[in-house]
Amino acid sequence: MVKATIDDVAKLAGVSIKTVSRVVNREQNVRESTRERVQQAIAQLNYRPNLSARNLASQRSHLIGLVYDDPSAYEIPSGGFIIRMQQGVLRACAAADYELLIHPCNYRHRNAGDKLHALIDQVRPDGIVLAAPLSNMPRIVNAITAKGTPLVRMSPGEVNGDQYKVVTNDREVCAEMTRYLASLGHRRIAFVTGHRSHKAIKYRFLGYKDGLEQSGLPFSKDLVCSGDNSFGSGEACGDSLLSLDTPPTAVFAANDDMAAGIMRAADRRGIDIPDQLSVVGFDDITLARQIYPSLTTIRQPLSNMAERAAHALINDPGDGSKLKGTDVVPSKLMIRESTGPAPA
Amino acid sequence: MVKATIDDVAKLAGVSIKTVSRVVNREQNVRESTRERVQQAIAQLNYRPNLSARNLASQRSHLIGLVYDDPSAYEIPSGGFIIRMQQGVLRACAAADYELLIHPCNYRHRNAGDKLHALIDQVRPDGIVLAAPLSNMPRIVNAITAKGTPLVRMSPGEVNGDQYKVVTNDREVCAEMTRYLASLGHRRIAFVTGHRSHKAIKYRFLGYKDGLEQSGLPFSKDLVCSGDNSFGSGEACGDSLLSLDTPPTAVFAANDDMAAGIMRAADRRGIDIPDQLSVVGFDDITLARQIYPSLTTIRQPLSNMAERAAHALINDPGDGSKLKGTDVVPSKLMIRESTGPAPA
DNA sequence: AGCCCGTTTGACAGCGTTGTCAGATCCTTT
DNA sequence: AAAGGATCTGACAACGCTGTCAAACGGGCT
Repeated sequence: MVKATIDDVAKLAGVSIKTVSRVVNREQNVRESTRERVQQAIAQLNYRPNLSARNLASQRSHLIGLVYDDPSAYEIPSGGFIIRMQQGVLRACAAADYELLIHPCNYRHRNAGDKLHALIDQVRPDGIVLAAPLSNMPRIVNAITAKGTPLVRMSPGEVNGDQYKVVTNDREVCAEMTRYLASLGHRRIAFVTGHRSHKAIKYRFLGYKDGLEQSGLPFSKDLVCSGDNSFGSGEACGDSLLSLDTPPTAVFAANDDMAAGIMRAADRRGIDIPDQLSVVGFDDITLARQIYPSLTTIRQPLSNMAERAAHALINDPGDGSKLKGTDVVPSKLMIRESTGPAPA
Repeated sequence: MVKATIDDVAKLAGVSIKTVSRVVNREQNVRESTRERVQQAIAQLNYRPNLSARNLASQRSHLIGLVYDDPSAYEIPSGGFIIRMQQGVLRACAAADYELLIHPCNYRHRNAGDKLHALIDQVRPDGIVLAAPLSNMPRIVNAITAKGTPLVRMSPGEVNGDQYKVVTNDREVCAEMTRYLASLGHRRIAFVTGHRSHKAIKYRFLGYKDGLEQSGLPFSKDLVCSGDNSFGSGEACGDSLLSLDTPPTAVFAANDDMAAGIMRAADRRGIDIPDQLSVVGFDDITLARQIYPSLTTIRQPLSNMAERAAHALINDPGDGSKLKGTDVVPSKLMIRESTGPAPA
């Protein structure tokens, strides 16, 4: 069974290959009757244009690259995020007959930029969706833009002018979460920060402070503990916060992994959640719904964000005119069992 | 900054483009001095062959497709698996300068086969790694083989002759786990089965029976409960098993999600794990290490399996001579805190 | 020197598309 | 009926590489 080419279709429809090409690419100025004839031939032969030939001739690859930090380098389960982003990009791709190429990139390697160049030169994706934290690294961003490949960053913060980026409202939603805790009567609300290199984490911390202020609560350095995004560091912070003379009644962790670590630390000390301690996280990883009690947290619309990013790339006319500005997709609170009224 | 082509390299090195091609493709019969000259020119111009042109001319795409069931269709966190498989395939790809294209495929859609054909016709990957449960579906497998695309299945069971497949020893390792529980003194060991359509689950159940027999324990239907792989169904099975007149002292769930559900059911009843009940799962998802107590389970070498699968595809000489037989990669027990001696 | 044979190299024709541009066709309008 | 302009169509040259095949080269023999 040999594959039908554009020539076969042209012959069957009695037109030139150029006309077939026009129909396939939905170009203007093809008579309706001709278009139909060609479309029938396409259907009959089950013709599908060869991507490579197309790419070679047109410089469009119908391929989107998703570039993210190599999860194996972490011990944290970033897998959930990556999958959700992939799903979003895939939705956009499916809608436009694009395919998705994934490209983990370990920024700790000296040749990370080279590898990216290889991807760009060899495959020539029509665009690249760059996930955090890579999207905040000038070295990585520049490696891509230097080649002129359209790029959408999924992260807050500026790196390179007014390139289009898709972000979520970390700061605002964290303020909201803090106010929610305050509304439950908590007056000593601790915060566990994460890895400094993650820009988003910084915004989460600022949001926490905003929330305290908006609720008329004082900020205290003693109630801030530095983690590194890992479960283990959450456990450690939990231990240290819970052994304070007047421990907090609520802890807000900058991500769910650390929140889970805090819960474990509390569990070990026989501290009941949520009766004695409320714990909240950020991310809504799968674990959040599965631990007991289930975790109140914040869900980022990762898959939507990624979809929007890919969509922009796919629909960019080529001059980058659509690839400007910032698209803010709001996150939302997921209230579950790990939060309750402050203990009397 | 315009991209260097093979012509530029040829000119700079003072050879024909064909010779450059030979060097790039590591072909025989190039004089050492010529090879060096060409390689210098390549380095100097930072030349990288255009994948599309290569594919068009050679019919090799240097692309591997990873096809798996669309995780969004499940409510279970299959994300972890997919990421691990992706990592494995990516390792193999990186080693051979291949790129990876991912292609979720919802087999519940009537046009799933069509979508696969589109992938194959348009992109022409050099091979496809097919993940369970798709790898057990003749409709899907045939859709791929009909096009003559090399395929490696990651799943037990026969579908299509002696195609190469990479599997793990579900049955043997489950027998081992069962014997381990028996060795702790458990005599009433329950089993929670999963979704029937998953072949692997069937083998896990058989392994459980083997293990009972090898330990001289009787098999009892009353100690078997049918779940559907989900956390919720594990919870339900936990409830029903724990309300038996003489409840089991150990429960073996066919996957970790269900094991977590069982633990939750036990927790609600105030049953202590592992003192009163041992629980084990299968898969070693991230959750397994994070719940409290951490879960004894079985870890599949998913990423190794996927790497081997991709490696076979990449190194197949084209006649399929390497793509025969079965590659068994053993799983291993991860003993953690959820198991202990049977209560007196 | 002449011959043979294995090694090394290059010319050239594809691979299946799209872009360019000129030619053919169809309406309007006069 | 002719002219003019928009609309449609096709011939042909790219795109950057590999495969084929023939030519050139380089020893080791007579």
